[in-house]
Amino acid sequence: MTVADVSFDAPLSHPFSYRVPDGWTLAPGQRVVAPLGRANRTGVIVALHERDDAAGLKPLFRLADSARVLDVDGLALARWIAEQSLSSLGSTLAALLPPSAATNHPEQATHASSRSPAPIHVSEREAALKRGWPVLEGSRLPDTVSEREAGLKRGWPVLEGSRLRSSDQDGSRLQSVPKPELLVGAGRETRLLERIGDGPALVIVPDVEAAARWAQRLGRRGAVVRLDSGVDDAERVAAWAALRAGAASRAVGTRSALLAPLPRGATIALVDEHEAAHKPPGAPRLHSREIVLERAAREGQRALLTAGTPSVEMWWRADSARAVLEMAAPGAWPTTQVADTRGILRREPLTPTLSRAMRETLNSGRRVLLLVSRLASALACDECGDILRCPECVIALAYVRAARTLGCRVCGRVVPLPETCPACRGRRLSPFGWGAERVEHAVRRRFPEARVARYDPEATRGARAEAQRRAAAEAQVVIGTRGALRLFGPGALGLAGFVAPDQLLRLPDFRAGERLFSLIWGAAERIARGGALVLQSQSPEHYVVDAALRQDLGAFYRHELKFRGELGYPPFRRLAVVTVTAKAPADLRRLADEVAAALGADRELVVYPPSPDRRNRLRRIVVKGRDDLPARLAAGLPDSGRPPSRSRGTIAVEVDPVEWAF
DNA sequence: AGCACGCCGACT
DNA sequence: GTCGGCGTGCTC
Repeated sequence: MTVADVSFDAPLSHPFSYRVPDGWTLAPGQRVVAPLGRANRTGVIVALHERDDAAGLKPLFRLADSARVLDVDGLALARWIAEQSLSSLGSTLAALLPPSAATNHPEQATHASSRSPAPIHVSEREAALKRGWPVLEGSRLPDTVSEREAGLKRGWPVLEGSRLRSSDQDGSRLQSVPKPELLVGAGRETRLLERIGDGPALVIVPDVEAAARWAQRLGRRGAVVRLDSGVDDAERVAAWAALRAGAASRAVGTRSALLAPLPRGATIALVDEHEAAHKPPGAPRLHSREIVLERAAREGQRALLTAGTPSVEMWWRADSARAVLEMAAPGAWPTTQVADTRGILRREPLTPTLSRAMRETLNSGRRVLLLVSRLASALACDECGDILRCPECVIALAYVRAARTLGCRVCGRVVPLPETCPACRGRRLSPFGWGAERVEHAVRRRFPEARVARYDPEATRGARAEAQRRAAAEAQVVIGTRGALRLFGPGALGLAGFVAPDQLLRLPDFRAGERLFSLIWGAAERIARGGALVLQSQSPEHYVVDAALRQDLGAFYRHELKFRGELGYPPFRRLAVVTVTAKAPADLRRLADEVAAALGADRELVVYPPSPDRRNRLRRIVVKGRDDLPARLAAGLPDSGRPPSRSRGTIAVEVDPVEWAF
């Protein structure tokens, strides 16, 4: 008797076994609907085997797709992703597969669920046909478990599974692996398009807007399908199926498309590999860059990555000859100026330098973007600009206002607020910089004629965000955070002004410098020929500012890599953040100490003491390790990452965190 | 993750 | 005396 092991979208580390009804032909990677608990749920077959004692198992209910969605290579890659990120295979797969009829519309098992609204009984097949979802040919889809069993008894046609494609079995392994190539500098997107030409390719982009744009550009050289959520479910499903069947060979998508079937010899491209959107919260808890590189290596595909300012990780790969850097000659760069704000800028966010540049830009009919940041959670000296840092970890100390303490997010050390600046003995240590509201007020006062708009997409949602976006699109002066750069294409700006970029450097995050560098560079690339970039800073000699203004990528990475290496940060070490929660403070303390002790028993790991967050509801344990960090965490955490019983609390692991300033 | 089962507070 | 809170444990 054949038994299928099925993984579901749940934080369960083990698959569930089901009896495969006679006559079904299945393969690993096939999605099925099977009874789990009270309901029928969609899962992926991760293994098939013959077993004699399968009589007690429940049977599979039906197939979820007309053909299997993944081949064995795709499944193996998903396994690798799950292992690397310490998450379940089921949730990883769910995040990386196209929608299916059953996942979007959970069906009833034997009775209507008491919670769901009045069920109108339509046959699944009809519903599926209406929506253009795949249906099985030559078979009637049973509506319920009992009906299905009755159907089998009556000898209704048996579901016909997908046949194995010959390419799955030909066993040919990867040929020579091309090193990944990193395209940097002016014209990188055009270069990528040229490299792809009319050949087979999968282009992974950070967001839906980029997907639309890239589908259009790639479409000029050959048919392209879209796998992202910017098109409706039916189109995504059809696109995936077409790739699987070989009817399509060029696709664009966001990270949900990373496992899309591809023909041999395809190129996998990752656009803007440095973008944080390539690692949003939730499964698959791994950066798209890592997945692209791993897949290309496994399948012998060419990997191409683009970036204005590559991630330090990727630059390091190129530096150590594990990737090829293809950098264009420097393009146009704006006139740059630094306004030193040490000791000034107490009640006026705009220096004379920035005001003058704004006036000139507005007079010439061009647009101004003023970059601000949300409130910083660190302290700096108003006199000398020095930032209070952890003596050991060197990242900015996080300022906890209520407790009047400073804490390190890495090692957990807590220090009382100093009276004076340790560097210059100055008495003004200030946690606040210039928020968008105050800057807007100042701009309106000084430029009453100008159309001014604020844009901070991170802080606004829904209809309000849309209104804000429209206003910003019209405005002559836009005051915005990092996300506001998206409003402007290359050369769309006359002036970019950084009101208080030091605030970004104060963030208690070892990536703070990398992020500011990327932001300055991104702004500079959007400034028209003859335009200007003005930076107000208390630390004008900072290597981030200096390298960006001189348009010197290499200088920044040299300095940054040195700093990362000396202090044992990525890419030289891997990091993980283990978050422990519990209701009772005593449980929290005990569980956090237990976890830290268990991990600390591994001499290869550096485990920092658990540090409380500001509400004392959770504790974070930062762990440093080498390439094998995920395996060592899995071995050291109770029950392989599965949360222990809730009475004691929960444990969550984030490997290779990107956004961890909070 | 769902979902049910199971013991303690304010109410028709 | 019940309705219902969410703590606890299971799902092939």
